[in-house]
Amino acid sequence: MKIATFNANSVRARLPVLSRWLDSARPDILCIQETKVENKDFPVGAFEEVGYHVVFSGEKKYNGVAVASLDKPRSVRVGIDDNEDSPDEARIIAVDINGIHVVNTYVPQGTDVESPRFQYKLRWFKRLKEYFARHYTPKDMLLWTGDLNVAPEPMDVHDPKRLLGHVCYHPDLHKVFAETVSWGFEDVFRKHKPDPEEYSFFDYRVPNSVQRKLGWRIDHLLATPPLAKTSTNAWIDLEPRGWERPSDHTFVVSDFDV
DNA sequence: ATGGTCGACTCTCGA
Repeated sequence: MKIATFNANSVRARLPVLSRWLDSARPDILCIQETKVENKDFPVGAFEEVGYHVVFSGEKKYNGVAVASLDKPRSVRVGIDDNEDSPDEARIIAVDINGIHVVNTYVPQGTDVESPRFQYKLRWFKRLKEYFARHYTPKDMLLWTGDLNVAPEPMDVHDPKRLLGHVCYHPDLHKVFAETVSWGFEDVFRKHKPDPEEYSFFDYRVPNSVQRKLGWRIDHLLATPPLAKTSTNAWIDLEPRGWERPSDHTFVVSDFDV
């Protein structure tokens, strides 16, 4: 089973890349973030044309998540079901596909460490830990994936000294992220790619960022032990960066022997 | 080099 994650930065603008990649890579499951489209306008037909089911939860202009899959999900859950001000329905969608539970998240970026949005981001990871505990156990076959907007380790950024303190590479963030991961997740990607310079995001404001290796690893595939144990490979697919209109993000992919 | 480029949509914001 092949599972992948991709921040599309508009699912409609990225349809040529998405159709082509699904058609050739044939993942069992593709999790998408930043679809930037309301549900009524989601391009369902483009996914069906290449043989995929697709479920989604979006809003106008910002955010938005979707899951494309060869097999139809048995169940779909949208938003965080706690008592906080917003369920953030356009940032989290959870599915059960053939007994594999997948939680696809677009974690708030944070904007600036001085912004209330950064505190909201930190709280998001705490809410997520409770969310996992409410709906799953670490013994489940569970994958937490998506654009998590966190580079966990020094090797996950191209310049750890200069970037320390950035909203995606910050000690407070690392603390809450580690706390959520400690609920029961393993980094499936790092298990197979222990070497540096494996990045999932290249800011397209930085000229030739791919060639100069000026990237970040902020898109992740994290699995509970029973699922992580079955993973056989993981890699970054740079195809969206080679396209005519390049995307900031890459596909992050993993194979599971299930 | 504290810039740069996208995307959605309103004339600006988020990333």
